[in-house]
Amino acid sequence: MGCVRPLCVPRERRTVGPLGDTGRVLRSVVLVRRGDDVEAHEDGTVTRLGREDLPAWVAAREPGHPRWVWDDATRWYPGLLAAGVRVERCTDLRLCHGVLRRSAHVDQTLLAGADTDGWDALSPVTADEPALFALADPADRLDPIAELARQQAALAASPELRRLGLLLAAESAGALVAAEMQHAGMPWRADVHDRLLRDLLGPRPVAGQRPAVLERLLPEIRAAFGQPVMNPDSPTDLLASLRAAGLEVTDTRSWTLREIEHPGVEPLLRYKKLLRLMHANGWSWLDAWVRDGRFRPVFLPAGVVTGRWASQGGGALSAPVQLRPAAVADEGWRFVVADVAQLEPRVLAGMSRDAAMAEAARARDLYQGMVDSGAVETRTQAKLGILGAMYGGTRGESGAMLPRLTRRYPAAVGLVEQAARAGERGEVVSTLLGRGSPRPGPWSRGDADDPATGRAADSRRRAWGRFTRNFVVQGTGAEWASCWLADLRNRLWRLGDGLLTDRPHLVFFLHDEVVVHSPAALADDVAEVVRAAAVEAGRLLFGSFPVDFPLDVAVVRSWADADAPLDPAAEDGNLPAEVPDTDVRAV
DNA sequence: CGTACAGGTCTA
DNA sequence: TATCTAGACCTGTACG
Repeated sequence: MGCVRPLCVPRERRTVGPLGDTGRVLRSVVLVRRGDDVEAHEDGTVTRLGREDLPAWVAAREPGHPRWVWDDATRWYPGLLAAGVRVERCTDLRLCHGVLRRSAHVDQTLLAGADTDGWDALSPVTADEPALFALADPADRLDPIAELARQQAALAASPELRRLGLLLAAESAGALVAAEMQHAGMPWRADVHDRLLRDLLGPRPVAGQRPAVLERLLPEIRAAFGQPVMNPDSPTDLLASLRAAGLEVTDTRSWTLREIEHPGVEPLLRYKKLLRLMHANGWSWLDAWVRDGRFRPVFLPAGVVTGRWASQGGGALSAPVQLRPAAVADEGWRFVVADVAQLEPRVLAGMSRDAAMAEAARARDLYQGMVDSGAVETRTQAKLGILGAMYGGTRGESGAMLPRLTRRYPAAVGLVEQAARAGERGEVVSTLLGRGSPRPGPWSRGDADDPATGRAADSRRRAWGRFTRNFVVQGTGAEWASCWLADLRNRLWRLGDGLLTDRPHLVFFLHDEVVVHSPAALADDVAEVVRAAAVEAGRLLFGSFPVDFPLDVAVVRSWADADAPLDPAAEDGNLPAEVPDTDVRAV
């Protein structure tokens, strides 16, 4: 991909975007494993070196701004980072292969090779210990040089070269960000986390025992339902006990129980909530996922079909708001927490070039913007209507809003409707930058009901239409976020000096939210570049089309404070009052 | 006894 | 009769 220059900026400006400095000719260096050695292929010359010499060799080359081409960043970059080497840019053949293979804008015959199946099947490496090389790695049977040539040929022949090239560049940058976030880790105070748990649950129980607070709630619940041996830990037992108590329930979900007027419901819900907290993010979570004051989930760019990131380990994508107080910046450092309000409706406005919706998006609150322009009466109507349009909701209030939204925002609604119809016909739909949706199963084309589920063919087609409807918006939203991240990564690097973790650096990313760990003195600069990167992402995706992506940015000591920024005068007011001297987690 | 799945709850 | 998207991951339970 060394020849690709997706940014359409004049060369003399030497603007730095997701691809790094575009003002110079890009050189690619392809890294290939050969047993214990590494071959570096560069302009026809081959350098062979021992694996232990690689970090120093890469570091020495880095000032020339090469593009490092490798089979898969998770197999190379953690080792480099561990050796203190950060690279500016790469081509991640695994991720690029995934995009190109599914893109409707690519001639698939150009990607066909002897090891295409191997590239299709290549999985990221997610071991905790970032070894530079694994034994018996299936990646070793793949030829990165041949694959690079195929990908370059496929890209060059694509009618959507610019957009696809941008997507590949952003995807590769994402691979770097993911490895760097795992390397740096999210600062996490086990002592604060433990105190939160003890406040809510009581002291850490020995294995197999209930925490004290749950133990106290239990008789209260049993008495209220008149079921002296009921066990709310077991869904089966709980359902049976509730029915024995005369309640006509068919499941034990919280929102089901909340509808019931019964004195036992309140303590039961409290019990379930606390039990869930202990299971999902309790003491064993701390033991498993927090080491040396850092929470290090594995981030997997494009781990979701829409292009969103997935994660492994520690449930990073569902880090409960309740525990965010435990994420505390290091002494003398701050978190800069930024998120985009209503990313997906804004993306929809941009990709459909719907002028009226873009006008509403000029407001900080897009839904309020819709109200102010007279499209709908209330903010709730706006939100329900938009969500219904993007998710395919037809019932209730969201469905009822659709005709009005269609009249007011014909391009935006038309785009998602078209995506839904295409999906119902079994066609592939594409995001703005050219990520293709997966093909539906073969059953979707026939009229037969699914023998496995008994679901009617018609119902399955509509379900697939809802998926493709959402795919184009969620997927393009992920592309915006990838460009934001990639550009932000470059800007953060230039703010500081030294190692990655000496400078402001990304520590968390969740669809439309980033957390940057920054020296306190640079936090305001970080806030500025976070906004600048968002502007750049909008420009990269939508050019001069006027759609805004306003950010909420907060400079805080704890992640939990992001929603209520600190008064600078009371700088340390939100920190825990005191930190225990002893580690009470010892069992 | 180990694996697979269902149920539930957290995230955007 | 009822279907509004994408995930992670815990437990208990059924099954081979």
